[in-house]
Amino acid sequence: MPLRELYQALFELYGPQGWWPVDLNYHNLKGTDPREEIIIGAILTQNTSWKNVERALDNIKSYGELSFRFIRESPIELLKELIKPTGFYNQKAKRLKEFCMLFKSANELENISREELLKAPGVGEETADSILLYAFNRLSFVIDKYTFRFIYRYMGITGNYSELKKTFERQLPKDLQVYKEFHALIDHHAKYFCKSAPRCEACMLKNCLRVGLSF
DNA sequence: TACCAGGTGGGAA
DNA sequence: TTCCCACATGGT
Repeated sequence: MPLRELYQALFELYGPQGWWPVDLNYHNLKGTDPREEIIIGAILTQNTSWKNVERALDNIKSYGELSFRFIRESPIELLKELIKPTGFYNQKAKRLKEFCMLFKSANELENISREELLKAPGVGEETADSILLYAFNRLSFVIDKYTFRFIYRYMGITGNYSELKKTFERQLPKDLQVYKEFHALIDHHAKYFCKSAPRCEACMLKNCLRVGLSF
């Protein structure tokens, strides 16, 4: 089944996922930039469940302010304590702080190239694409662990990050909402059904499977 | 108890 | 270039 049809099937099944969740009321009240929350969240969510990221974001909000400025001006030991629920807190605190020293605000990232973003501390391919797509509305498809599994099982396609990224970007319409929703839908589907130990018996899309489940 | 989660970066081969 | 491993908390 072509990617576009898989997207339609997932969308009809689960509806819009509304990524990336940001509390606009909070930012209006504080006068902070919601894009900075997305970027901070993108770094904190690395190899961590979103629930734990929400805990860390709440800790930051309660103690100070969800902004680059707060991260930059806070002592590293305090940052470690606030983001502890996300795991890997030593390296995440260090990289987050370095990132916010390098870029004083989200405004400085508005026109950054993907290549430049990849040079920033704590930013690999997935984080860079998440930032570009969800914070800056740039057409850059995000590939993650779930996507590798999903596209192999449903389309028999394997490859490295950039190969899969090209596949999605070639086959999908150049539509921001499709990019944002498709990535979120794949994650949702993979989290509940297309797990590493798959739950095919309960999966509504099992008839779309193309290959085995050895991924 | 063991595995997995909205990965990255450094070092060895 | 590619592969392997450390990084760490919290849920199932």
